[in-house]
This record gives sequence, C-alpha cells and structure tokens, in this order.
Amino acid sequence: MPTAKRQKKPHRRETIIEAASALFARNGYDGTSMRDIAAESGILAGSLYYYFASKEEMFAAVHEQAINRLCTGTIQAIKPAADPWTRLQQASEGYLTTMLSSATQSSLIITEFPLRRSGKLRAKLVTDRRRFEAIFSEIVDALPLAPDVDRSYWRLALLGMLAWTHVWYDNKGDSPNQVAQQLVDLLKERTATP
Amino acid sequence: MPTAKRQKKPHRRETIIEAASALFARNGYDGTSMRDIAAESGILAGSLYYYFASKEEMFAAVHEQAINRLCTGTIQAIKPAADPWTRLQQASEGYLTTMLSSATQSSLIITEFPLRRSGKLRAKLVTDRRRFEAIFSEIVDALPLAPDVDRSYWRLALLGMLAWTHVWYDNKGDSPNQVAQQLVDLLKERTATP
DNA sequence: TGATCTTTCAAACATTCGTAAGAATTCATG
DNA sequence: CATGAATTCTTACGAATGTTTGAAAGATCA
Repeated sequence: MPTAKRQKKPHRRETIIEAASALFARNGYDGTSMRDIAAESGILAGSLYYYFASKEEMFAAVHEQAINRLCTGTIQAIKPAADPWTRLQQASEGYLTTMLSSATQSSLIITEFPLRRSGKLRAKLVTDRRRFEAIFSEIVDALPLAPDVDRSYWRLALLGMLAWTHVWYDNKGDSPNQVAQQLVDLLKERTATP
Repeated sequence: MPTAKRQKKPHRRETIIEAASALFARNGYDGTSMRDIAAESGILAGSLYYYFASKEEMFAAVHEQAINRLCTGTIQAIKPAADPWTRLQQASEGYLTTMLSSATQSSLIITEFPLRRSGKLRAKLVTDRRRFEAIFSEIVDALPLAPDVDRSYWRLALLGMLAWTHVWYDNKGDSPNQVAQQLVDLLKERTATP
C-alpha cells in the first residue's frame, strides 16, 4: 500500500541523468543516442523508458538539473557580501566556475538552445533559463549604475560575455575566477551615480 | 579541352549552398537532412553528391560562405571612418545587421560550434572563425584604451556581447544598429589614455 | 547527326535511430 | 516459500539517415 517509497534506490534515475548530462554536453542532443546513454548508465536502451517517457522528456530533466546546478553554483558564491558590486563579482565567479570546470556539464545550456526546439519542451527550456537569468536580473537591478544606463542591455551584455567564454576558454589559461574578474571589470566603469 | 569553364551555370552549386544555409541556420546540422536540402534546391538527394562529396564537406562550404558574408558585411560597414571608436561602432553595426537580419543565415556560425566536431572539418571551421575574428582584433588593437586594459579580454567581451544577441534579439525591438550602439557604449568608458 | 561530357534521376544499400511489447528477472514483503 | 510489484532484458519494428551506383537525360561541339 502507499507506504514510503523513496528510500533505497534513488540510484538509477540519477545515474541516467548524470550519464545523459555528460553525453549531451559533449556530443549534443542529436549527437547522443539513447543507446549511448544506456551504455554509459550500465543498462540497456529499452530500460531507459522505464524512467523517462521519451528522449525529449529525459533531456528536459537533464536541462533542469543543469540549470539548477548553475543557479546554486551562482547563488552559493554570493554568500557573505552586501556590496552590490561584490555580489555581482561573486555571482559571475560562481557562474563561470560551475560552467567552465570540465567536470560539470552545465555548458549544455549554452550549446543546446531552446531556439530550435518547439512545443512543450521549448517552453520548459525557456522557463528554466529564465529562472537562472532572474538571479542576475536581481543583482544588476541593485547596482548603483548611472541613471542613463539601460539595465536590460547591461545585463544582456554581461550574460553574453560570460556565456561566450565557453567558446574560447582554455583550461591552461586564467582560472574561471580570474576570467570573471576581468570581464566584470570591463563593465564596472559605468558606475555609481557619482 | 581546357577552355573557360565557368560561364553559363554558376547556378546549381550556389543554389544548393543557399538552400543548405537557410536550413542549417533554422534547424541545425543534425536537424537538416540531405533530402531536405535537395528538396529545397529542386533536386533529388543523390544529385547533391555530384557537387559535394559528403554532408560535412557541404557544411564546410556553407560555413565558409556564412563567414565570408559576415566578414564583408562587417568590413563594408566601416568604410569612411578614421576614428578608431567610430570604426568599432560601425563594424559592430555591420556584424549585427548581417547576423540578425532574418533574411540571412550567418547565425549558423553561432549555433553550430566547431567545438563538438572533429578532424578536418573542425580545423576548417576554426580557421574560418579566426578569419572573422581577426577583423575585430585589428580594430580593437587600434583603440586608444587605457594601458592597464587587457585587449584580449576586451575583444572577447565584445564578441561575446555581440554573439549573444542572437539568443535574445527580437525583431520588434531595437534595430541591430541601435543594439550595437548600446552594447559598444557599455565598453566605451574605459577609453583613451586620458 | 553523332560523340562526348555534364548533369540528374531512380532505386536501392546499409545503418542508425527512437521506441514498443512482452518475457524474464530481481526484490521486498506476507 | 509464495505473491505481487518493480526493474531489466530481449527482440524487433518502422522510419529516417547518408551515401552509392548505374542508367537516363541534357547539353556541347565536331
């Protein structure tokens, strides 16, 4: 009967999501087959459908988790700061660290745009993305910018700079934190209503 | 014998590239089948292989043309300017106009990253991209920036801001020129060695 | 016209893909 | 152990993919 369900095997579904994340991030959605994911999960392709109704639904779960990690990675980095500029700096560092550290797969939210998809999936991906961007909206709104600065453009410029790092970032160069420092500094001059 | 070859039918191959550009830009590389391209070209799938040895080689040709358009679109916009900042402003406008005007397909150089590909194709895509980025390298190098500014980061920040527009740009809002103006202005403050 | 080269077609190929259906297995619990 | 539910395997289907091949059609020019 309806007793407690989740206790012993939180394993499989998360294992699958983990494997799928890595593969989607490396090879893209179309470049990853259900058989690939199954093999990486130590399972057979058909068995995936016990946990996910379709490949799209699975990707939705993967995407949601990637966004969640990015959100928490970003938010956690802000912790003990009151100064708006410091908050921005730390958030950017958290973002880039989560995104660029090769161990993670959050980069798939950059390469797998919702743009081309359609229907319910697209709507979900857009919603996820909004949830992340809201973090930066709040931070940017709190910045003491000059009154003639358009905060929407300011935010989009920053997010663009940060997102684009995954195209050129090289592990052998500066650390994610250093990159974030450099990039934020470039926008910092247009500062407090002086 | 080896007489002049190219005179009457420069049509087909370019028609195919045009059709493929549009489809690749809209649906991505994997989302576009050779049959799709053939149908859009008014031809049968097999006939494509008279002009291109493989899908990858065809994409290479498409990518090269997209880069070429972006390059000329960017360079042409610079024409009558001597002031470095004006040059940058105009180049950015040319870039965004070429990229964002819905009639064009240059946006595929943003969505179809070389990152995931491999081998000869990847090398070619990277080379193409470098060719475009060189335009901005030159312009940025000519800017009278403060001596403590890292021009590499500055350039990458700008290119990131510009490239990212294709994620959020909406035809109903500001024009590509206005967007370029806004974005460049955000970086402009760190300006001439004062 | 006939010969030769270019271009296109028609049809198929071998794979791979997402997914379905049902049997087989594992597992917790009475 | 016996029962029923949860999980996995096996097998396969139908569709779509990139590509090949050899013949047909079109063009070019002696």
